[in-house]
Amino acid sequence: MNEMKSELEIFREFLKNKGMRYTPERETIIKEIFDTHDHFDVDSLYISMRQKDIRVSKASIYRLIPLLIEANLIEAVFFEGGQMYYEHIYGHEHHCHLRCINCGRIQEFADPRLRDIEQELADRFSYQIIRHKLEVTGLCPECRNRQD
Amino acid sequence: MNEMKSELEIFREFLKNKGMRYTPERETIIKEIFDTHDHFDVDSLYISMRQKDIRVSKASIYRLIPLLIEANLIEAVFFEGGQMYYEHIYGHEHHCHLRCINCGRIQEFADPRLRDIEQELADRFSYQIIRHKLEVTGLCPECRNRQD
DNA sequence: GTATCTGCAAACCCTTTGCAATAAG
DNA sequence: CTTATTGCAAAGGGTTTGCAGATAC
Repeated sequence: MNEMKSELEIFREFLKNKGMRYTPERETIIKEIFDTHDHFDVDSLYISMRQKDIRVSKASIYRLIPLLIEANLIEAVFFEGGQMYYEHIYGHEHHCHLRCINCGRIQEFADPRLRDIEQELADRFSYQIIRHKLEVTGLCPECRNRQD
Repeated sequence: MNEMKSELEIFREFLKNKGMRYTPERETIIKEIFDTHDHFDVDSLYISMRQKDIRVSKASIYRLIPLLIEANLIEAVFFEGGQMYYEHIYGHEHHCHLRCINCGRIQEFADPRLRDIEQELADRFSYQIIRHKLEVTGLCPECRNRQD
């Protein structure tokens, strides 16, 4: 029991509900995103697909991203150096990011207190909370020792 | 006692230490930023200055922002609709943002548990923490009732 | 006096979009 | 068959930059 649908199945249903089409291009992009265990930006995703001889246009990637976000399969995690970075979230526990401001290294972490904070904000300000994003920046052990 | 330096004094010293110059343009931009009690983006700051007949080029604003961030006078708070929003932080308690995804309304809040979380992350991962940014998104009371 | 700063306009770069050909359902 | 999607290339739009004149110090 507790069979979990794959991201492809989820997305296929999502598209069907919107009267949209499931195409090979969309499928290969999603596969590539979910095969990557890292955060990604459009350009590096595009390059990594080209290196594997998977031909899709950047426009198709750009057009797909808002759909994947709406379907709750990916999330924008941070904006850095003029571009947005995303990560796939389907099938993963929600987590936050501790990022080294010097080398870019990212440490993921989760903290149960954030749920409490969300709940209290909902009560206090009568908001319906959708999500939270906690980004902590600092210097990782290596960069700290190099005192950059 | 406990005389607090003004943002202008702080910045003047910051520039001096870097062998840079304190100009009337820089001064008027900082004044405008600190007179505004809201978050701002470059374009609206520029427009609001022009309306008061203060003439500075956008380029000067863009060139000033990284300096103000380095001097810890302002901070980038979120990226939305293709542009970055900032707020002045000097002289204010650190706080986080609860943002309505529908109308853009922002509720500020602070939570002491975030300091604890920072401290624990520092211990656990040996990072030297610089700052945190918690962004909570949801629907404000009004937008929630309109069920957008 | 000298090196920094300013304004302007052009360049940049990520992202979006119009269009004609293609393909999903 | 009909309507959505694709790739391409051009347009958009925020941000950066080269340059010549102005100006802090």
